[in-house]
Amino acid sequence: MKRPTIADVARRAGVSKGAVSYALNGQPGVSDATRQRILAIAREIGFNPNSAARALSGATANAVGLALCRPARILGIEPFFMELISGVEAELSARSYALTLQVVASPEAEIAVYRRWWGERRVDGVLVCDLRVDDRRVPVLEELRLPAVVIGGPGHSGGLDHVWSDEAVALTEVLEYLVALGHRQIARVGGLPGLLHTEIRTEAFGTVCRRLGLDRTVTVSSDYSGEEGARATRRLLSSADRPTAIVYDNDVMAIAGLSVAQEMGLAVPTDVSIVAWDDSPLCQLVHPSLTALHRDIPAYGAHAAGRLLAAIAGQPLGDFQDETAHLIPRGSTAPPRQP
Amino acid sequence: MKRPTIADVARRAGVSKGAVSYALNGQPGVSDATRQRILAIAREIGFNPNSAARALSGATANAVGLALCRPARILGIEPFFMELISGVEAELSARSYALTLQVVASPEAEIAVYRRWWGERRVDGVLVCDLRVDDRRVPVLEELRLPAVVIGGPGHSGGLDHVWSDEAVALTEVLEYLVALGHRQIARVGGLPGLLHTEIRTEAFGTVCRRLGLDRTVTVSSDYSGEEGARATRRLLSSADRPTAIVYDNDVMAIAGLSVAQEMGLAVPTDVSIVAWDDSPLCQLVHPSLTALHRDIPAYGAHAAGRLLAAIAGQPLGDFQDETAHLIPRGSTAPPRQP
DNA sequence: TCGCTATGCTTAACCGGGAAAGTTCCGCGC
DNA sequence: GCGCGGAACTTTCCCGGTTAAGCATAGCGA
Repeated sequence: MKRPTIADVARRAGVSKGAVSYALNGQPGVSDATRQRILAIAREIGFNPNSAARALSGATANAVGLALCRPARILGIEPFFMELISGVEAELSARSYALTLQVVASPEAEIAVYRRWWGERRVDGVLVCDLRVDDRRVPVLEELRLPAVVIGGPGHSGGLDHVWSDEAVALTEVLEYLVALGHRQIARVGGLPGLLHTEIRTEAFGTVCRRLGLDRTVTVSSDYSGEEGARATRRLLSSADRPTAIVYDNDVMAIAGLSVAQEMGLAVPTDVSIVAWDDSPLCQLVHPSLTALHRDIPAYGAHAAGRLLAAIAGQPLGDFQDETAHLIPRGSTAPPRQP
Repeated sequence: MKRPTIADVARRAGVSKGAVSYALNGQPGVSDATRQRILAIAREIGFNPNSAARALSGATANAVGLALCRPARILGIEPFFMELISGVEAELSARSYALTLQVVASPEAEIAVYRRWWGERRVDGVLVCDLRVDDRRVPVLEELRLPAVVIGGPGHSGGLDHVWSDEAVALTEVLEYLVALGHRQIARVGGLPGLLHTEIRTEAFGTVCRRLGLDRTVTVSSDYSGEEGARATRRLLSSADRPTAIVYDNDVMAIAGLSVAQEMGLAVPTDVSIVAWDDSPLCQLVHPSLTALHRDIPAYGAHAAGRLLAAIAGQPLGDFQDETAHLIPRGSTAPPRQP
């Protein structure tokens, strides 16, 4: 089956292809009657402008890129990314933009992908995930002048727009809640060190614990995987002064932690309370259901995509603070057992 | 920063752009010395051919499309898709193909996306997920002659290539195992009716149960979500002749089922055994860990992508039967309690 | 009646590659 | 010394859109 081109539409309508272009793009230069006729013919023969030709002349690819640097196992199990992508997609497809996805093995590979996309003009802009402290991707994107929106922050995103949510405030809500329940020994199983939001949480954890007068607090680093979450939990629960509450940096590790506690014969929440960061449906599927920090991740992605499209259109919008995650108490938290 | 074009390379090398094109594409027509010089210059100034220009002249977009028709919530929580995408990506990026992703709301919207992609020449081919009985997408893709590989089958994929795995054999392994343990009352919580693999499993479940002489068997339909899995489990476990084992069509529902059983005061596996179909890391994170049907999903995606690239290159390969899922017994299955 | 402008279109150049066709130039055989 | 073949390039056209520039025609005021 032959793909209809603008010339086919023009021939049928008995006009030049220039006129068709004006008519289809809502430009002045054709009478209303002609425009309607052209639109009808285009619809009738199912004409869609060749994106390559359009990109070549118009200099806009009508696509944005997303490179993810996480191993397949973690990408699969972390609901965060898929939910984010859904939200991004919703915004993009409403404006007929395509999403080009690439999974990469390292930050270097990611930078190479950006350079390639830029050189190939394959995308008009990119969304950057997993912002790191002094992220090497930022200066490259600035040098290339490739429109970009960083998901994460604040800070360390250079001159790039970013969309962020206040991790410190969310963590404060969790800790104040746990302290109000009577907990004094609170541990945290953190995500990958080096990721900005991990560092922000680690610092906030220290600050808030000091302010609340908690001294026996500890943060253990992990990599967001269930295995690591389980190992960290085992270590914490085997120590002499066992924490009475553990906050996990994602839901997968929290579920692993719950499982370890049950394995070790500890009751949740009586012996140990558990809080998850990011509230996927998984948190409600386990028993007891997990108290979690909830936020609307598809909306987060949609906001980022919207800002990126604005940045591509040449409107530098500055930073955008998204909704702060809020605590949803469920069955995994309770006052600690009295000694 | 200006994007280098083939003309920039040509100017620097003191040759015509035709020569550069020959040199970069490994065509004869330039001396080896010139070729090396051109390659060095291209590398030095970071030249990447504009994908739009290449697509326009060469008629290949160097991209494949994947449209997913599932709500955000389910996409997020189902590790299947992300793992599949990882595998697809691995194969594509090794051959410098891009993946264009789109989340759609309905099969009609998905068909519209295929038509648009085809008209826009945005992709060279597509991967089709969630094959249905008498799938309406198949004739459209055949009419458009858009290269496609269906993930799922066998059957109902018309003349399109497909990659499939034998669901019936896998289900047989599960049922024979459960019967060997002594179970006679086995229930199944199925996925979305209408999806081909759901129907294949439902039919196989009936056939195998009859062959094994099980009469009190039942299949409940669901939608793959945890909520539905939980509801179905509640109904099954509340009935007069409660099953002693339940097979779930995915891991999310299995985890929900496990949680419901515990909620209802039933011990797993003593009171009820649980088997999950598709073994994501989640299955090992819950307590007890879930007996599951395991297969290498990234590999499944990689095979599909590989076949699609072959189809795009014009080599019709026919169908490909991927590895059959195999059972990994864990803590959630045991002989039923003697009455 | 003449010129001026606005309208509605056509023409042609351009984007950046690929590739067919054309052009040098060199070596070689006769 | 001439014709021939082929290597090594160059020239040119093409892909399918967008868009600046050009060009009739109509309408209108002076």
